[in-house]
Amino acid sequence: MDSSTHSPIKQGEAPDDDGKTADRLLQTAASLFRKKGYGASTTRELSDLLGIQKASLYHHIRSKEDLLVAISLESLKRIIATVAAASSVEDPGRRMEAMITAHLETALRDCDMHLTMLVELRSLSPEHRAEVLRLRDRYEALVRNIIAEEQRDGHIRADIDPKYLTLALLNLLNWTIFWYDPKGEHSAAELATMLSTIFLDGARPRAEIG
Amino acid sequence: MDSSTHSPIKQGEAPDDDGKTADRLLQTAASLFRKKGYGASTTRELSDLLGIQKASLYHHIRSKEDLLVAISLESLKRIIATVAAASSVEDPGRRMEAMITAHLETALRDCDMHLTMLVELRSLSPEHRAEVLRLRDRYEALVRNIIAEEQRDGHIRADIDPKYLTLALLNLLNWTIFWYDPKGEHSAAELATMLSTIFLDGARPRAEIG
DNA sequence: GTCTATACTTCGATAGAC
DNA sequence: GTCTATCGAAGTATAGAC
Repeated sequence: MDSSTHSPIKQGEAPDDDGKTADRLLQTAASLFRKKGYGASTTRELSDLLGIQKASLYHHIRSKEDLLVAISLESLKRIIATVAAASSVEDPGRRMEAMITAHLETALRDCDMHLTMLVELRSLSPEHRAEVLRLRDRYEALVRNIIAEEQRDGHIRADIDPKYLTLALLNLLNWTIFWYDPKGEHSAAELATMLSTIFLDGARPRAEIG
Repeated sequence: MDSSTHSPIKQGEAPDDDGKTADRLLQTAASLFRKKGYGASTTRELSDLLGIQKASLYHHIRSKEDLLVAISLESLKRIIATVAAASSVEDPGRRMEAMITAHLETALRDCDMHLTMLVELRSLSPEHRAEVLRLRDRYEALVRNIIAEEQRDGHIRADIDPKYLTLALLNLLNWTIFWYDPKGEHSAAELATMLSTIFLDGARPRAEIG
């Protein structure tokens, strides 16, 4: 980074703020927004959770909406990075499964931020909404391009528009955040394997197919 | 239904209110809640949409949360009724597809109410949340029982826990409300056929299976 | 069943000391 | 970077006339 400030010991990458504090703020806000909804969450509750006064928040952020924008962009950047990395897996037969696992592990690890990004798009101003949507469209295009390639390579059926295969896959993955319990009987990776199987092979017994 | 009230001309089924007005209130509120989120929706906006004064709302409802409860319960009652009806379809090979179509057509017709019910559960008081959850669990059990029956009859693969097949199917169907456009290129029924195919047969080409 | 008027609370954000 | 104190606006809901 081209930060013009010199960092003696800690004090991180952001131009005018400490990285660790900023991250804690984002995580705490995302957890609150997920639990109560953005509109019903107050700056008072957030400052209480952080153990500081309400006014002290405004040293770190300019407005409540700034938090929502930062949460949305950060969660999208993370999932784009991990899924893009997974899509370059060597074994072509396992590309889809690797991608599904990458998506699910990232989305469930950052579940508060990710669900907030998905659900609270409507709470953003038109300008901020457009900015988040741009990144969201980029992620969707990434997934769609992989699916289209897999169709050309014969690993995904070609009789369904890749646009709808992508939407169906994202349906299958996104809603999981609503009910997944990290302390439940399955890890994110196990869940990913199960959902991969259902998406790729379907719910019908093989014997009945064809 | 076993409504004991006889309806002369209008004035519907509710004990202490006009059916048409109540329905319009519910629809308008659901549309507003979907667009802005429950917490960010104000009684002022709602009364403006209805063309009445803010105070006049309280002749029809006791509180803002009452509206959310009524919306959630109503949308669940409707989808339970239509999916239960579809599950008694004659042709056993088409039961799943009939159920998926019934779910999708109902959820997309009542999309404002249905999405509000799904997303704003967190905005309810503990008592009201429990009440909505009871009905939601009943719907999930209905779907799971059908899937389990289809497994016994050999129409659905039995090597995956019906609990997770149900969650996967509801993932696939529920998220559709977020992106479905009624003026788009496909009807709800066409979308249902496509999602049925993906759920039952999977995304892999048949040639590659087995 | 709708109105005007208002009570009471809480909100996001700012000012300025330390 | 955190504090105390406060501003001005907006929130839900109620009172009581018509």
